[in-house]
Formats: sequence, C-alpha cells, structure tokens
Amino acid sequence: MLEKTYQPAEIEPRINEEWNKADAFRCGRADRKDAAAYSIVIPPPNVTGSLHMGHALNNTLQDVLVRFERMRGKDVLWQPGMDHAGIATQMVVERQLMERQQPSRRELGREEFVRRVWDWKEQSGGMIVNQLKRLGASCDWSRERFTMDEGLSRAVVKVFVELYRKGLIYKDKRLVNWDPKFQTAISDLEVVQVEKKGSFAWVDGDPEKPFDGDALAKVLKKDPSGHMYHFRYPLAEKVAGYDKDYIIVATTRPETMLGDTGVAVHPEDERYEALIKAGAKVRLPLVGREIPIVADTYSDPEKGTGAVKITPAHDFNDFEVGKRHNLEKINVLDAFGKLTDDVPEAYRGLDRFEARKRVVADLAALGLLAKIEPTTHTVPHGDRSNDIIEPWLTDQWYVNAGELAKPAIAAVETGKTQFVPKNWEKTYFEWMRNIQPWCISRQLWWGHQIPAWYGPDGHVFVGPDEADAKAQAAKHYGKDEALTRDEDVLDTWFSSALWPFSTLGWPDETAELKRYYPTSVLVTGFDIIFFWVARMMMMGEHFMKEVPFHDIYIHALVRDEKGQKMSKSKGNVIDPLQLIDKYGADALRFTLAAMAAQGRDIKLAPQRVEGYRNFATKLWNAARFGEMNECVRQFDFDPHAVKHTLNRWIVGETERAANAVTSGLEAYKFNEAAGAIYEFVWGVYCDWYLELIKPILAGDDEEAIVETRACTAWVLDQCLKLLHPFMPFITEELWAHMVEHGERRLTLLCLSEWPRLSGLSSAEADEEIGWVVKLVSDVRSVRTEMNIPAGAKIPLVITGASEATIARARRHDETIRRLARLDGIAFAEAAPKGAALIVIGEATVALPLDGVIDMSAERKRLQKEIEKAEGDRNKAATWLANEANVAKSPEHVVELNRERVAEAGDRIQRLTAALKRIEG
RNA sequence: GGGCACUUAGCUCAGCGGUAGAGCACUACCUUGACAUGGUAGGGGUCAGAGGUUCGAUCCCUCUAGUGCCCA
Repeated sequence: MLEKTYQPAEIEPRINEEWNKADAFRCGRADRKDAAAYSIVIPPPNVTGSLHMGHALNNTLQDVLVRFERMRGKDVLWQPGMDHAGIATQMVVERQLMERQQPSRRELGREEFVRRVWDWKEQSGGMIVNQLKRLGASCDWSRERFTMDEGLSRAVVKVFVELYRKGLIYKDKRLVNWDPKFQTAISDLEVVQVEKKGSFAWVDGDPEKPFDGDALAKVLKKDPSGHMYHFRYPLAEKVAGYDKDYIIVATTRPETMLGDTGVAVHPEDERYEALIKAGAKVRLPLVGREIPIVADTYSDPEKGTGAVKITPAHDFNDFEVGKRHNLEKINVLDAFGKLTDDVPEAYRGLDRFEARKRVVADLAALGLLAKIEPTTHTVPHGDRSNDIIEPWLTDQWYVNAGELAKPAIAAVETGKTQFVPKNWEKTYFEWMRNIQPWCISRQLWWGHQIPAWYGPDGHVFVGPDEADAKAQAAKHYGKDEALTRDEDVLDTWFSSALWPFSTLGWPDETAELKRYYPTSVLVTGFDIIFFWVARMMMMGEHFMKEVPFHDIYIHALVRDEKGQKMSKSKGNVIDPLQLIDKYGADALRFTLAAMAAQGRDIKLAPQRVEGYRNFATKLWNAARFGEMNECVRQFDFDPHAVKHTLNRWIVGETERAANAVTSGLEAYKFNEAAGAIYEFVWGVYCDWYLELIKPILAGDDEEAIVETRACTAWVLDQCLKLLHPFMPFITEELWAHMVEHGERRLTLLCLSEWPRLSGLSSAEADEEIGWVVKLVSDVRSVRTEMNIPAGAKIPLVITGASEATIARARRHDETIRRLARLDGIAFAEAAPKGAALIVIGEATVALPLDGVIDMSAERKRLQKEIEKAEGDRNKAATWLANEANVAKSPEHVVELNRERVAEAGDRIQRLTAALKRIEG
C-alpha cells in the first residue's frame, strides 16, 4: 500500500538509481537501432558552476523534450558535458592558492599550475553534474564530455590549423578589451557595461572656489568614474579667424590625454573652420607634444564644445579616427594598467587611476582645467574580474567571423535552422550581420594552447603539433631552428563552438556523428544567442557543411517574483536545490515548464512550486485510491471496447488530453502541454471520474466493477505517461508501484510507449456525463446558497423531464445521490410546494425544502438567475437585431446567438414560473 | 539613439477576431471511506488610455503613457 503522503526526498534518489542501473538513458539502444534519432547537446555548463534557476529551467525543458521523444520510440541522445571556462577556472584555482598561502601561479610555473587546475577539476569541479542528476536530467551520462578532453582538444587543433590555412584565422594588432586584473584579452561579450554617475562639480573662474584636488581624490577613491573633465588645449600658434588661443576638449578618462595624438572637430563646424583651414596644431599640456587638429565626422558638434581629444591606442572610436588621419598610436598603459615609459617621467609607473587624479590636478595648476561635471556614462567591466576594462593595443589571434557568418546567416534565412519563437532570428541577424573579428587568444594558462610556433625571427608556423611546425621551419629556413610556442590559449567559446560535433567524436568519422548530427534542437536562453548559437552555427556550417541544429528554442529568463533579475548582490537568488529539497524535483520542474510560455520571462514565486507539489500529492492519492479499489490494468483491456457510459466518457477525455499534451510538446508550448495534463489529472480524472465511479465500485454490478477497475487503472497509466516528461520521479515510482495484470511491470516508465489514442471519444457519453456533472454542480450550488448543512441529505424531484432524461437520471441514480448528497430522486408532473428550483435543459429540478429553506433567500436566488438569463438574452438579441451582424457574420455565429436567445428565453420562462410558485 | 517585448482578477500569469480563464491569495461551509499538501460553493476584471479597421476588437493597425530587456 502506498504511503498516505508523497515524500519526494525518499523516492527521488532511489528512482535515479534505477534509471542508472537500467542504463535507461543510453543512446543507441539495440531495440531502437531502426528508430529515428533525436539528439540534443546540452549547452555545456561551466566546470566551476553550480545549478542556478536558469540551468534548472534550461535543463528541465530539454529533459521534457528528450523524455517525450524517448517515449515516442526514438533513439535519443542527450549529450552532457561541461566547458573548461578559462578565466573562471583559472581564477578559482589562483584564489585557492592564495587562500592556502601556497606559491602563486607564476611561482609554480605553467606546467605545475595547469596540473593543479586538473587536480582541482577532479576534486571539486563539475558539481553541477550531480545537481543536474538531482533535477532528473536524463542525459546519456556515459557519454559525458569536457572541452579539455583529448578528443575535443584534437578537434580544436584541427579547426585552428584549417582555419589558419584558409586565412580565416590570422594575427593582428588591434585594440582589444584588456582586463588589467587578469592581464588577458576578453571578448566583447565578456564585457558588461556599468552605468556610473559621479558627484564632483567644479568650474574654473570662481575665485571663491579654487580647485580642491584632495576633495576630488576622495571622490575618485570611492569610484574613479562618473565625471566629465574639460581641458583647455593651447594652440601651438594663434590662428587668424579663431578668436581664442586654446580649444576645449572633454573626457571621462583624463589619464589617456598623455597618449593623445590629435584633436578632432566636425568638418562642418563653423566654429573651427579657421583652425582646419590653417592646419592648426595644439601643444599637448604636460607632454609638450604638438598634435594636429583634424576634421572628422566622428566628433559631434552638439556635444560639449564639439572638439574631442583622440587617443588611438586607448579608445575604439579614436582608433578608427586615428587610422583615417594617420595619427600616431601611443600606448600609455601596460598590462597591469600602470603608465608606461612613453609618458612624462612624473607619471611613469603610476596606476591608471592615480594618474587620473594627478593629471587633473596638474592641469588645474596650469590653469588648463576648465570644468569638472558629474556625468552618467557607462564604464566597461570584466564580467569575471569586475575590473574596469581598458581598450589596449596588442597582438592577438582573430577569426574572420564576418566570412564564417555568411553561411550561418543563410541557414536561418532559408529555414534550415529555425528559431522558436521566430522573433529571435532578428536578434541573430542583427548581430551576425554586424559581426566583428573574433579575438580568440587569451593570455591565460588554462585552456587549449594555440598551435603556433615562432622561429628566431618571429616567423610563425601553425601546425597540428610541434614536429609539423619544425618541419615547416626547416623548409622555411633551410635548416633546423629552435622554435618557441605561442604562450596564449584559445577562448573557451572557441572549443564550445565545436561542441555539437566534437562531442560526437569529430574529427573522427564516428557512427555517432553520422547518426546524431545535426542535432534536433538547441535549447537555450536568449542571453546566450551570441555566445552559443552564433558560434556553433558558424563552425557547424564550415566544418560539417551542415547546421548544428534544426530548431533553436529560446526560453525566457527566470526572475524573482517581482520581476527582478536574480543576482547575488540583490540577494534575491532562489536556489533551485533548496526548492528541490523542500518540494521535490518534480514540483520544480512542473512549475518551470508550466510557466515557460514563449516570449515571456518567468517570474518565479516559491508558492507556485508549492502548488505543483500539491498536484503531485493529488496524483499520488489518486493512485492510492486505485490501489485500494483493486484497480489493476488487465491484459485484454481495450479502451475502445468499454461499455459503461462513464468509462466511455473518460477514455474520450483521455484521448483529448493526450492530444493536447502531444501537440503542445511538438510545438514547444510547454505551458500548454503542462496545463493540459494538470487539468486532466486534477480537474477531470480526480474531481469527476474517481468521484463518479465510487458508487459503481461500491455497488453490486460485477461486470461494471470489473470494467471500471480496469479502466481506472488504464487511465492512470495514461496520466503517468503523459506526465512523465514533466514529473519523472513520482510517475516512475507510481508506475512501478501500480502493478500490471497483478504483476510487476516489465519496463520502466521512461522507456514505455507514449499514448497514441484515437477514436475513443463519444458524443453521447460526453453529453450524458455532462448532464450529470451539471446537475450535481447546480444542486451543490443551491445547497450552499440555501445554507443547507453540508451533511444533510435532501430529496430531489425532477419535473418536466423527457424520457431520455429520466433514463439518464435512473442510470446515474446512485452517483447523483452520492455526489449531491441526496436521499432520493423522484419524478413528478409538477414541483412540490416550497421547493428550490433548478432549470437544467428541458427539465426543472426541485429540491423540496418546505420549512427548511428561507423562501426569501430562494426568491432572491431565482431573481438573480433570471436577471442573468435576461442579460444573456438581451445581449444576443441586440446582436441579432443588427442587420449587419446577421448579414455579414458567418452562419455558425448567427446560429449561436439564435440559440442563446432561445435558450435564455426558455430559462427565463421556467425560472419565472418557479418564482411565481413561491410567491403564490 | 536603434531594436525587441510587455501592460488582462489582490498577486503571478495563460488566452485571443465571436458573451473573459488558471494557480495562488480571499470568504463561507465541510475531519464524507484516495487526498486538509484536501473537498464544496462563492466574491473579484470598462483586458493601460485614445483613435482606427471590422458586422463584431481584450485580440489586428496607429498614437499616447508606463515597464522591462538587448545593442550603440
């Protein structure tokens, strides 16, 4: 016998163990070798990561799909694994070394440090894998991959070498986003823009308020950003037609002025026309360098003074301006963000923010500081380091993303790959069509070291291994030369981009690659379209000549119940594992699936999870009811052959539910599918069917009992199946518990067959049970309104009923009496005096409660009913009175309104009669 | 500044050209033989505002207001 309540914590580990023992999730099962393949690669979580709500949603949806297709008989591969997360992992290990007061990374040296990282990975990395298992993720865990695995690394090298040979990977000196904390380049996507606003204001010219450098230093100590500084740059020579001897420029980063090599004004800005004509120059304060004033449309005449300082080595826009005007690029920062030797001696070696204060103070002392104003501007920060990112001029490796993007764009244009919901393709196109060269080198030690070697003169040789590079070098130099390998590693996303095929064994031509590539669908969040989707599409198209996935399902972000993005700093993070502990993985999964409507974020309230836990309990108890009543599925049970109306009705309802769930899942409408099974299990099976069959089970019609027991068991089986993708644990448990034909099940639920039902619905049964349901509901309603004690049994008299209705009432006599708490059903010509009356169809049902009911309450109730019916009739009648409506509407709509008028009129008539009887 | 969404019951959200739905919360009653993590009944909405298209608009279009996100 089942326990009285469902305890997820007890069954979940056990069920996981059973799946594991049965190898239930392995792809390529022998019995499915002729089946269609269905594959999903997991968006690899990062090896340092732990399960957060976004993962929970992402993996729940994947698991729902995968379990659904597995039950539909497909050969399913859900490929799990993790990426090595270059910066994040290196950071974790470095921090650990520091905390343990062990030698630092540099002291250990590269080889030893990398060994330590592997140690860390073995011991504490990959926590998330076990967390995914707790969620119920039915990945083929035997195939787990890691981006640093031997095979995947081989794929990385092959891709690098091939792209290099095709000229699609190259080395270039450009500005990169430099992270001074980690001393590495990072990609645009790893940069977060943080809005800053300062508080210090000062204007030159007020003798009462001299410049206070200490006060500014204090403000900047808290936050170095948030101010606009206006400097006067003196002209090298006075220019005729220009009335001042200086030009004012503004900047939020004063220290970069030491690297200024130009000042730009708009070519059509009349204020500066004379300066441009004269080819004027300014003398850069503090430095003394003469730099040109150039005309460039980059400067905005509306903004500030319309003149901007140009620092080509430290600003992306300035870099472009500098290129157009051949301006010198002077690097004033080193890898740590300290000032280089290319600045005046006083500033050399200073930290960038120290230099900021000094430069401002020194300019103020020279009378060249015009003003400081607080301003709101965005400042780039490293998403891992949280340090302020500097655009920095370095040699890096780049992928020609623009070229690789072309087929990837075409694949979506032609529909080879489809976004669901479709509107995300706009975001994809927008980004792909404006894609920048992808900087793939990182100045880290943890990752795939770039397969490039340099000769003594710096000539580069790229090859699959050192021997190959040496051979190339020997040929190039005409003799053997010592080579040194490029120290840098590749961006983690470079290896992740290969994930859909590298995990299947590429570059080897494996059977898995053939069978499971392209994958069926990628499930991911919109925030990852650029990271994942775009890069996998590019690499897939290039190396496999085929898209990596047919569909891309983009799901929402999980927010807190107020709609705020969850973040540690806000303290509003909901930990999925805590929810699992409290309510069970099934409840969490169902919640996420039920709320995953396309195109909308999920605002998660824990109460919602509790509600679905209750749903699980409900199912549990329905099963318990079946068990107590010996509802056992029979070998020969055929839902098409059931005779009893109730059973004919429920098998039809089951078919409708199965169709709704199936079509919901096929269309990635997880919420609709979840809603359909929820409503069926609770609202139909539990609320009505199980209640309606109680009198039968308690009765003495043996044939009906046998059929009903078998039918109850069969419907429950269908519920378990339909619910399994959403709630795998409880359904698997109940499946095992609810024996079949008196014996234990032969298959696990997760490997059983998905319901494919048809031809089960019966209009006649639907109508009959619909009538019973309506009668019971209406009687209950009246009882409550008349304040009849819930326990009291009352009589019921049906009048004016047709033969068919009388027969119906007789057939369901027991049921109606029980559910409506009646002590008998009688038939009469006219309703007895002092009765409450209900109009159902052609009949009027009387509850003779003379002396029990409050007649004034009954009068009120009837009047209310009449009013409602009148409202309905008037609405429909008014609609019909409009000739245009009747003339132009489809026939069925006109008919519908005619029926409404007739039906409402009928009701009014009989309700009025009932009212009269009371009054008379 | 460019783009994408959103605004429906107290809250969180579905829906969608033909008389508005769910869950939670709320109210009343019920320890009835699966379930109080439950049952029964009930209250609660000019579907953000203004125009337009249509026989008919919560739904389609335009504008306005507000909110959120992405990219500059």
